[in-house]
Amino acid sequence: MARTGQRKPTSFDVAKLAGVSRSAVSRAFTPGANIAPETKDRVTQAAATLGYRVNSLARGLQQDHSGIVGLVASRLDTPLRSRQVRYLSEGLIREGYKPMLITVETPDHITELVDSLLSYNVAGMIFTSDSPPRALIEECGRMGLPVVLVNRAGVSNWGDRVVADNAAAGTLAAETLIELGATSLGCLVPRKETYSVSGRSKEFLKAAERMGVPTEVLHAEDQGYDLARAGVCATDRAVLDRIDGLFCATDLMAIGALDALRHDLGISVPDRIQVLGFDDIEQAAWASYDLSTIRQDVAAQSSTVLRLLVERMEDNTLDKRVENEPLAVILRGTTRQKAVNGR
Amino acid sequence: MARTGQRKPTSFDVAKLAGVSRSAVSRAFTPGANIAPETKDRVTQAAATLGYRVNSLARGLQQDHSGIVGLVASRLDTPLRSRQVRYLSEGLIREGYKPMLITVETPDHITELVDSLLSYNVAGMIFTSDSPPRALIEECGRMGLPVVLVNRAGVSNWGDRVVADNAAAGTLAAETLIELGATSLGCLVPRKETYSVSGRSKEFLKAAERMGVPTEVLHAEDQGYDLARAGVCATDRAVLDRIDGLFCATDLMAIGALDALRHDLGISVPDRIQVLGFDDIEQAAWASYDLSTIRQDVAAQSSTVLRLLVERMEDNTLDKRVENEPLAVILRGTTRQKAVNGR
DNA sequence: TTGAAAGCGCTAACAA
DNA sequence: TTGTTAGCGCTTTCAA
Repeated sequence: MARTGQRKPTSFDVAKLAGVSRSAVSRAFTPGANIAPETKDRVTQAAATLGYRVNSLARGLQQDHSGIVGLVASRLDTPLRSRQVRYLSEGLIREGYKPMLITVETPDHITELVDSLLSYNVAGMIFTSDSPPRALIEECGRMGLPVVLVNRAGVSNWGDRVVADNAAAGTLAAETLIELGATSLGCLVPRKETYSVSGRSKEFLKAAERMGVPTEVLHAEDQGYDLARAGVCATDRAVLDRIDGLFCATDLMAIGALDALRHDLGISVPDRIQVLGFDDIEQAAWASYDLSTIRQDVAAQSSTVLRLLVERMEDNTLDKRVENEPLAVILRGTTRQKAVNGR
Repeated sequence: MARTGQRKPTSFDVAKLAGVSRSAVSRAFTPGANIAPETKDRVTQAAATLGYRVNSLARGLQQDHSGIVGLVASRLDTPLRSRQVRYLSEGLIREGYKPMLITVETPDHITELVDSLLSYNVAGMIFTSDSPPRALIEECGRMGLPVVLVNRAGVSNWGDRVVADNAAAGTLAAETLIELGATSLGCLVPRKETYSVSGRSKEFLKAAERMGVPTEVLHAEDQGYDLARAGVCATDRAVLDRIDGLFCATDLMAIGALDALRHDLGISVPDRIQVLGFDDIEQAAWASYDLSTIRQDVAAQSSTVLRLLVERMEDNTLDKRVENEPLAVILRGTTRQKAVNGR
């Protein structure tokens, strides 16, 4: 720890102090390079005394990537998404990459943003955003850039994907509610469409119809607690009277619906209407909600994302892959006990 | 889909196509550079047809920074923090910087991580982490690297700070509860110390004593819903019986306490015990909690952080600054109505 | 196993 | 206003 406020030491300085060439310094900091252990020691020593560290910019300029991974996410302040980003970020770092975070709410500037990401020679990209424009993914494809999409449609021909299968999810939700005794199902659908949320909702409705159960659609302006709550409050009372099971494609919406039902409308859950959410966010387990839901295992999902990305960064000739993450039904207090002997 | 990217066009290619020098290309992409509009047009044209974009790595190597800002955060999956990171990230991007996100739970590797951040020639750093080691900040100081700390102690001599004043917060909390009729105050304190949470708690206790109101300390293992709830449940019943006001230095803890009180212990809030939180996270406003709290304005706070950072990135000779963010009392349903005429 | 030399793609100082 | 010329700090052939 010497030098205060000086010019940062370069490999040249280290080489000089260690009495070797700059190539030797480079090798000392390149895992698996051909270098004599004792030379490496000398270099490491010198580097330590000088406080030297490899300049990632220069290295990235020379090699074909900078070790940065673009992480594109929307609705970051949402419980599920923040957990996803946390796991993804931690995992990336653990693997020796550095996440560059791009948060976007509107697709307006996203092209420009991703563009600027590309200018950093990123090693790969992860899209958790609600709607990465297809053209963008294809540009990544054109550049041969590894991409993993999380819960996104396979809009493009490029990019590995990790998804919670919408059809499976919708069907599972319908089955669960029906099995628990619901005979008329509602589904709270946000007006702003989104791959996973809209997808699950539609599949839920299809599944219910397939099983011969009448359905109603309730609308919210968008996902999110407030709008879900407002949506349920604004729903025709006749519709509410008709249903005895409600599926919300997001726990956040389910919680909003729950508060609307119980606090605003005085409708008893689960006695009068059973409610089922999706995701299993932390809040679902909070005592005041105790929400039955279908769990999306974010930790497992993130591991898969990382595996796919790392594999492809190491070998870009792999075929395009799609991984389905398993779903688990978590029954809590917003649904009734299952009848002991089927019905 | 095995495609290896084509070689990316460089400023050289653009220069050739536009019939100018590489410097001209550089100037065309440097805001405010000295270049004839028509030359700039030609370059822009050529760049567009070639799909050229400036290589930020090369640019960052040449200039003194890469346009990357390190964003160090812990507990990212927590409502307050995720909102902070969202605003910070969006703001940074709006200002033309790119956030590199480092998430850390334990201070173990943080030095190494920040180190690797520095190797990207970051333009500045924002620490929202619970405990950035002092040595780290000082290293940033040694390098003259702009740093802003959010809600962190002024451990070091370097780094601008944005804080919600602990003393003011604690005092405000005590005053509020007392004014609302509480006569014996409890404070739920996490065993793991943290600058803001522990600080606020201590100041709250001090303030209460100063005002001649008896106090009790309740313990939780750590912040977070579950442990707060468990902590309250494990509290000696006599202690609970003695207090009629409870301050929790975090809404998340307050919500955990609330669920413990109401659901686990059957204690009525606010009739028997009034509860006051801190932060005003989204969940505090949810109907099932309707938590009275002291608001920390995350949006305003983030703007301040960005302002400080940008100012310093532009002029690093500024004196060290500390900005206090205003606090607002938000009275909801976990406290009683204020008596109409004094007490 | 090592060093010399040639770039990676860009910007900045200097001349024209 | 433009082009020329040096690097920025690193890795990587290629010889030795």
